[in-house]
This record gives sequence, structure tokens and C-alpha cells, in this order.
Amino acid sequence: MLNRVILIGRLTRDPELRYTPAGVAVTQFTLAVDRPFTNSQSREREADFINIVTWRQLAETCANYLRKGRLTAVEGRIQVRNYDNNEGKKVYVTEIVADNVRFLESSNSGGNREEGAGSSNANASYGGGGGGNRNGGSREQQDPFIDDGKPIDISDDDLPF
Amino acid sequence: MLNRVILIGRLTRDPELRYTPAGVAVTQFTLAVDRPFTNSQSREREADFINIVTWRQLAETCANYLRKGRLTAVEGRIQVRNYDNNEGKKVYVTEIVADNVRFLESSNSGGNREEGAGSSNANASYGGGGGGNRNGGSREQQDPFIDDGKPIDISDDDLPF
Amino acid sequence: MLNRVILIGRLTRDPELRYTPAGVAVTQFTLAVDRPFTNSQSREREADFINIVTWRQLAETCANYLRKGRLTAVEGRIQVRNYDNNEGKKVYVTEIVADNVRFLESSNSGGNREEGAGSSNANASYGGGGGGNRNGGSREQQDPFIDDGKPIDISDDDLPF
Amino acid sequence: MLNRVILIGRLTRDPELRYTPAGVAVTQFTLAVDRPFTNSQSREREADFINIVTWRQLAETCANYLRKGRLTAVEGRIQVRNYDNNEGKKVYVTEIVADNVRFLESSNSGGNREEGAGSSNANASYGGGGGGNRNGGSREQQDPFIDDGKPIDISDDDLPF
DNA sequence: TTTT
DNA sequence: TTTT
Repeated sequence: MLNRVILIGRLTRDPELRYTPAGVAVTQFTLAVDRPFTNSQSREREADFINIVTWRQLAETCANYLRKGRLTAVEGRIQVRNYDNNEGKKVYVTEIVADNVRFLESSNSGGNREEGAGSSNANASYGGGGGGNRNGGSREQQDPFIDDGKPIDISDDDLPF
Repeated sequence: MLNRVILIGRLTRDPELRYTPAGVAVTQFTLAVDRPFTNSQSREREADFINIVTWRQLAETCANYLRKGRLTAVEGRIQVRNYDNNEGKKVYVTEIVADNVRFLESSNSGGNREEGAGSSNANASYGGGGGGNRNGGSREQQDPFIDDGKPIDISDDDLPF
Repeated sequence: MLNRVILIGRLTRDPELRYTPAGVAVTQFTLAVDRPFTNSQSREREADFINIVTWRQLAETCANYLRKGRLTAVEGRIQVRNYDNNEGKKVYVTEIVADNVRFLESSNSGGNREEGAGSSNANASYGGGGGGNRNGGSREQQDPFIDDGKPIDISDDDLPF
Repeated sequence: MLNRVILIGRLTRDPELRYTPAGVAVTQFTLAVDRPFTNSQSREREADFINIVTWRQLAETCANYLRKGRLTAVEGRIQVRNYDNNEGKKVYVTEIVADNVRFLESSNSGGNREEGAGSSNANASYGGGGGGNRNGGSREQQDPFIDDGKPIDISDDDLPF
């Protein structure tokens, strides 16, 4: 009924941009979010590694401007997908479907940047073009990301927008 | 670095209260949170089922007053634990460590209640006793909830408070 | 750069629906949000009274279904407007521009309801019609709500959507 | 009942640290938070200027490490105070009582810094010393900040912690 | 499988 | 494995 998440952390690697068969852009990345306390045994500060998914225009902006190590703010909703793995067992995947991403470090201010040309310090815009950006999402029965690289069996109808 | 989640949904079943070997109260429940859109194929409104964990004083209040079906608001942080399952494979568990829980329905206003005595419409207090309530949490290497019922191998030192 | 507010509280009175000269619906109400602690002197629990503004489709839904006393969740952004009062002094108004409102109590479950016909327990939908709902807002130089009742000098161009 | 705000913006000037007569540290600053859209007339991106208050340990950390222009994340609750001005009129002040502040730019990475010695890139810790940090707050009847500089009439009992 |  |  209400589902809102706000995170600030750093990308663990460069974002991955893909396209559904219907041509919809999807970008995934993982945010390392430091915990507010240190582990009582190791005395070390740990992090949670949280998977982020973005769709459409926002996906392309993220793919263009985010890089490993960059400090980033993400706003979105928690989504729990499930799919059947190769042993026929249900696997649950929790991820944040982002509808707002803020680049807190430009390409020349932080993070490690092995990229050739420095990218601009642009910010992700709210939503995309003419459509709502609140309802990005993916489907239930199958993990669109598990079949790495090959075209995936998703029609436009599967996407809730 | 910043990690905040706010959810409103309904309990899928009664909460489960346990105690660590050191006597720390832990309550778990699942919140069904309706998505803001309907599935484009089935035309049905789906929900995300999100696992919540609470610790200490808040755990006991939740166990006392929450019941299956009750509308509830939860505030907390996303935590990703992992443990090795019986096949030696790493399993990742995502859950919300709540530090604020609001009971939006009292025992006599909604939800289905098969419980004998009606419970009060009390609200969960902020944190507990004399300590901070922001840093509840569980440990990394082992799932404290997988070994259902039997005493579990967690010392007080594992708990970050 | 990022501006997000989530509140749960009760309406202090029935919402007020108006229309700008261009015909855009605006609904205002105030939420009483209990503080998480009691006043250290009076030992009483106090509340913050927070002004909410909604626009367009959401404004009409709120006007139709919300009533004084109802428990309500509001999601939006903080906005600080200012206008010159009749003494030529700048007055600052802080309010929440809501883009998501959840009715936590239907007409027959709580709040005081003097209304004749009971209204349904409908939920506010995300945004409106075909446009983005993220960018509701009001303008800077003049308070559209101060000139109570009479038509107000706002053209459609003033509204950022 | 639930009251949560998360902001990212830049300080409009250096923070101001004061002490109540009882010796409690209070720091105030203003955050300029860019709106997610441009003004439809001026085509310019505007900002909301939002007042932040922090108490105790967090107040001192903010005063030490924040400077004008720095990109900063703030988490807290909205509070509406009121006081009677010199004409006996009630004035309402809305501010964010922060319980978590994140320094997104260190002294050597951004913002304008006229300060002599570079300050460290420390982060505000969660809460302070031995006490809870959730319930910072200020009092209702009088504005502790209006009587600039001179000792102010607040006893410890006025402060809800 | 992880970031600074 | 799911709630209304």
C-alpha cells in the first residue's frame, strides 16, 4: 500500500544495460550501503549490498553516467520477484525498482574511473519522456536477468507500463 | 551510508517471537504490500511479500499486538544477510530491520482475529528501554531463523547492541 | 536534489477543494501527526500540524474520500512558498505537496463522520490521467489560498505540469 | 504517528552552533534543495530552502564539519513550532529536526571553503554518546533562535530528552 | 560475486 | 508458504 526506499551508497561495479525483446531498456547495478554501526566482533564496518533495477529513460541515463565506486542516491520501491531455478526450486530475488537516481559524484570528483572519456556530471531526471516513471517493474515467473546475454522471453505485455 | 525504508501493508500471518540464547527477543513477520499498479496480463493487483525483523522491546510489543491481516506501518533499514545452506551454497536473505512499527488497526477494528482475548490498540514505542534502537541487526554467517525452535548458536557478542 | 516526506496522521478538518482560474483542482488539508515523545513538562503527547496540498486527480479523490479525523498516510515533497502579506512583509509557508495519499480508514471504520452518505473506502491512485504526478506544485510570488473563495490570479502557465 | 523526511541539498551558509542555558548544543543551517522541475515561466530551476536543526552530539559534529555549499543528506522529522512575535502575533516555524546527517562532500572535494584549516571528511554518527537521538526537539512557546546571541530563557526541562 |  |  505504501512502499518507499531511499539509499545512499557506492556502486560495486559498472552498471549493466540490457534491452528486453520489446526494446525496453533495463539497467541493473548493486549499491554497497555502509551500516550505521560496526560489527561487534570484527570491529569492522560492514555494508549491505542492495540490487537496484531501473527502466526506460532512467536506465539509459544510469548506464551512461554511473560507474563503479560512485556515490549515488537511489529512491524507489522494494520488489520481491521469484523464479524457478534449473532444479525447479523457487528462488526469491529482492531488489529496488528505482524511480529517482541522483549522481552525487561527477566523473571527475570521485570513484575510480578507468573510462576513457570523462562523462558529464549530469543528474538522472525524474521519470522519462511522456510516461509515468513510478511503475517500472519486472515480471514474476521468470528472472529476466538469469539468461545472461541471449534474447529473453518477455513480451511487452509483461511489463507493467 | 543512508538506508531507510517505509512500508504499509498487512501481516500474512501472526508474528513469531523467539529468543536468542542470550535472551534477546526477536520477532519476525511478513508484510503483504500491494503494488501501485495491476499486472498488465492478469489485470490483478499483486503484492510484494516483505520480511520484517524486530529486536528487543519492539519485538515483544509486536508479538503482543500484531496479528495476521492487520494493517501496519514499518520503518527501518534493508539488510542483506547470507548463510550457507545444507548443500554448502550461499543463500542471501533480504529483510527489513524495523526500528519503528505503527499499528494502524486495533484488535477490534480490522483484520481477521481468531485470537481468544482481544488485545489492546497499543502503539509500538520508539526503541526500547535505555538503549539505542537504531542498530538492531543480525549476524552474517548463519541464519538465526533457519534452525527452527532449537536453541541457536549465537552469543551476545554477535548482536550489535 | 532529493526531497521526500512520509507522514501518517489524522485530518484536523474536512479537506478543502478549490479550482484555479484555469480549472485545475487543488485540495488542502492539515494532518495532525503525533510526536514520538511526550512534552517533558506537561507530560502530554503533542502533535505537529502539517499542511498538505494535492493537485489535479489526486485533489479530487482526497476531497471525495477524506474527512476530519481520518487516519491517513501522505507521501510527497516539502515546499517552501512565500508571498507578500497586506503589510508588504514576506510570509513563508511550508507545506507538503503530496503525490501519494493512502486512506487508512474507510468511512465506516473510524474518525468522526458527520457526513450524510458514507463514502467508499477507495484509495488515492498514483498520479493522474496521462501525465506525471511528481511535479505538482504551486507558485512562488502569491499565496493562491489566501484570497479565500474569490477567483484567483493564476494562469495555467504558472503550474508546473 | 509517523513523520520522516529525507533531503539532499547544499548549505546556504555555514552552520550556526549555540548552546541553551543548560548547555545543550544546538546547530541550525538551511539546505537549498533543487526542485525536480523547472519553473514553467522563468524556465529556471528553483530550490526550496529548508531549515534544519540538530541537537547535542550531532549538533557539534555538524558545526565542525559542514560548511556553506557542501552537499549534504539529512534525515529527520518535520516539526512545527510557534511563538508570539513582538506584536503579539503567533508565528509558525517549520523545520526539520535531524537525527542523521551525511556529509556527501569532504572539505577537499567541493563546496566553497574559506575555512583556514581543512576539516576532515568525517561522517555524522548516529545519535550521540549515551542517549537516544530520536527525540531531539525544541519547545513550543518561544523561539530559542530569535533572541540572537544573548542567553535564552530555556531550562533543561524544556528539552524533551 | 562486492564499494570508499 | 502469503494479506485485505
